[in-house]
Amino acid sequence: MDKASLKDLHMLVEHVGPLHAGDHVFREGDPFEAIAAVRAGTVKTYIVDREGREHVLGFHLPGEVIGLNAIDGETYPCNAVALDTVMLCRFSFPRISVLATRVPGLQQHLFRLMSRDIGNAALLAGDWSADQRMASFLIGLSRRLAARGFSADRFQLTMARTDIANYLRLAPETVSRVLKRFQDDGLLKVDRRELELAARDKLEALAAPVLRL
Amino acid sequence: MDKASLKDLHMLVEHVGPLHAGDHVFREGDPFEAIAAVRAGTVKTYIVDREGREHVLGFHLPGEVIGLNAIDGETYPCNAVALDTVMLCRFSFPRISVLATRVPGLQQHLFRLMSRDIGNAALLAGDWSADQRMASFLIGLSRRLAARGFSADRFQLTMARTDIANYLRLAPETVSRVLKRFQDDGLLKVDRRELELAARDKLEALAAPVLRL
DNA sequence: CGATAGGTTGACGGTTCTCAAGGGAGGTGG
DNA sequence: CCACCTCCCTTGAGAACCGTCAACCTATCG
Repeated sequence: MDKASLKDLHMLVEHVGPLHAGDHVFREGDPFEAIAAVRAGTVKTYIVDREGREHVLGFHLPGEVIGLNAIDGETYPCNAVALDTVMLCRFSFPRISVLATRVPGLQQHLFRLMSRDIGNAALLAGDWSADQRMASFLIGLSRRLAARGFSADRFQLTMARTDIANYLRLAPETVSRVLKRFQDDGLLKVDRRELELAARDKLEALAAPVLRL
Repeated sequence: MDKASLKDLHMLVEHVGPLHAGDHVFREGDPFEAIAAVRAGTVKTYIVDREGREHVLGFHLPGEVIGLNAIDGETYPCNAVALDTVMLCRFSFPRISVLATRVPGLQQHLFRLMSRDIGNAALLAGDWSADQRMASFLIGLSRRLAARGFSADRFQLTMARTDIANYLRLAPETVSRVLKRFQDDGLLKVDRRELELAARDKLEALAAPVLRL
């Protein structure tokens, strides 16, 4: 992307935050105007079904983009809430679309982001065991954190057990039990929300079929 | 979209087919060059995991586009196979990308298609009962067929029970049993692959939480 | 007519959910 | 500083749903 385009992109960015744990970035039904990139913190996207159950669509770390599933529609189809202190860059979608017609690299980037989301959504949709799902969650998180310069083997969970459960389609009790068993088997050290991947290779092996490696 | 743009679009279309049941449109690992719109028939996209199990990503009817999940990558991440006699329009992706920069309506259309796929992938990912999943599959199929001018209440399944099972993350036996129970309860009339939705309202009610209505 | 693939049905077992109760950390107010 | 409260998490017992295994059935086709 050339200098002028970067400047254009800079022009339509709106910096948002800090948001604090529990603050919503947007809610289901809000008019869709913008996508947003996480700059710091963790954002959880989720919906509540008519039976009152929460379904977590994803956890979004710094560098990741939220709101792409809202493009097809007038309103956001889900909620987005900060799990800790969050900083965002907000991009007006009509404006970034126009810019994308002038900057092919930007268009391509958006295409790829969306394409990746389609693939990711399909991964966890498979029918995996609780162990496989938990391992793939942990390995996925670890890799994404490592890619952003954080430690790959030792990190804090920013989400509650219940959030993990609603993301992995498990009962919170099952999340608790799997984590305990992983710890008993030496795969993991767990202390409240602090995690250490003690046997990364074994976790990778469990996660491999889910992550398609 | 104006006349000249339509002509441009026409220029980069390649008509493919007829393909016959079992013919592959593309396979996992093939170099990604093009997306394709189904013109006639049904295409199944699927992957085979390292445990040898097949995961069906979707069934694609006339008017629907396949290959969008391949944009982020050099190769197709899944297989696409014809379930019956299939006609396709193939669009070179590099060329349609370039065209999209000149035709904002086309860019917007592609964005929306991809956004919709992200949402759809998330829907079936929830933890629904076998009954809810089957009902939402049938209602979804019925609606998509109706939107294309086919009968909404009476149609032929183009896919095997096993395919439905691998799509819904159920055992084939469970698919068989649920269909039988739906028939016994008067929701459905099933004769091999021919279906009649006898109590659409009850099926809709079952499917509602999944389809978010 | 036999072979084969796809579909159905039944019995059984396992993984995970539900329900219920019991910790433990962190915050608040006395 | 400590009691108390609340939220989150853990642990246990039992049940339910669905998967697995096995047998059988029924079209279709050579």
